[in-house]
Amino acid sequence: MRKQVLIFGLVGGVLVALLQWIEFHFLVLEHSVAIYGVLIAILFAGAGIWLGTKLLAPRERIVDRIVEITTPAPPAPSATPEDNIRERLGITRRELEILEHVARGLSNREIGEALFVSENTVKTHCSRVFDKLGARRRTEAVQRSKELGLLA
Amino acid sequence: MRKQVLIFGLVGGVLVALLQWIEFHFLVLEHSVAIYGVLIAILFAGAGIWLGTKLLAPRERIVDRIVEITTPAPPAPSATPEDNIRERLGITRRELEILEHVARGLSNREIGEALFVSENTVKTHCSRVFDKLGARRRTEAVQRSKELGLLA
DNA sequence: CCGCGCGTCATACTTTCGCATGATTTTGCC
DNA sequence: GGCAAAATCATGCGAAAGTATGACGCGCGG
Repeated sequence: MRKQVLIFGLVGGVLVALLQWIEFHFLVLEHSVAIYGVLIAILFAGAGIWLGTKLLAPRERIVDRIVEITTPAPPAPSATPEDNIRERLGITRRELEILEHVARGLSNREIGEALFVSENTVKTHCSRVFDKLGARRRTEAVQRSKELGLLA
Repeated sequence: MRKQVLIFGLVGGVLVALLQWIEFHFLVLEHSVAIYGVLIAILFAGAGIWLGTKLLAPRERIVDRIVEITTPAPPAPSATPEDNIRERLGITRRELEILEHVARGLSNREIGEALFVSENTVKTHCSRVFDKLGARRRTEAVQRSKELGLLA
């Protein structure tokens, strides 16, 4: 509790010092420099924010996959309830099979052993299906595929 | 906490010293307006970048979100529907919070940025919660926590 | 026959996870 | 004030996961 007060006091002190400094220049240098400084500050603060958001945070990919919102029928569309989702995303049956195992929390090695293929093959399928889902991690892939109704 | 106060005091001192230094040069040198401006510019540009990346970071954007919600189950019964599950497993609130982020497919780094903690901290929480869930992978942890009703 | 999609596999490399360990700090409670 | 749980952070290491690239065989339609 005391610490917050202490910090608060320090912050206050610095703020006051800053204000006094600004005021000093304001009085001595008839406005121009102060205004100049403020303008520059605002300008570059904005530029910095822009830079920060635009350049230093391009980590997002906008994955737009054209999913029609209509959602027509509660009556099931006959034979392929989620198969359509799969095909619409260009995901093969085998890839979906791997994805299901991934969703169960199995490692690539375990999946390979369960399906009698090499771990490398599992990795390949994973990479492909992750790419088609716009995911970069298996957890993300699972989450997205559940959102899309690809997985239960 | 003493440490932070110390650091804060030091930073404050340095700031004041810097300001005085700037002022000194401003008074002594005639054409130091440019220097003044440049310093302010750098200062606020840095602040802006920091703000942009840390506070206003957009982070990961999901564009399509077609989820067919078919009349979800009636709202939770009692007061603490899943809180008991959590406590029974000895999982803390913070750990559950990390787990939720894990389930959303975020990486440890992203989780750390989202919660304003270091990646190492996220790892620690992950390890603990994985252990408490008897899981060895994050996908497994998510799967199990959903089975247990810990996560939706 | 030839191309193409699919499944399989490998090699090499980078990145992320997960684990162990120890430390400091914060917080809630007595 | 002091204790215990919880939260934070770091370091180091091995194991997984993920990326990139190339290759091979197989069935199928043109």
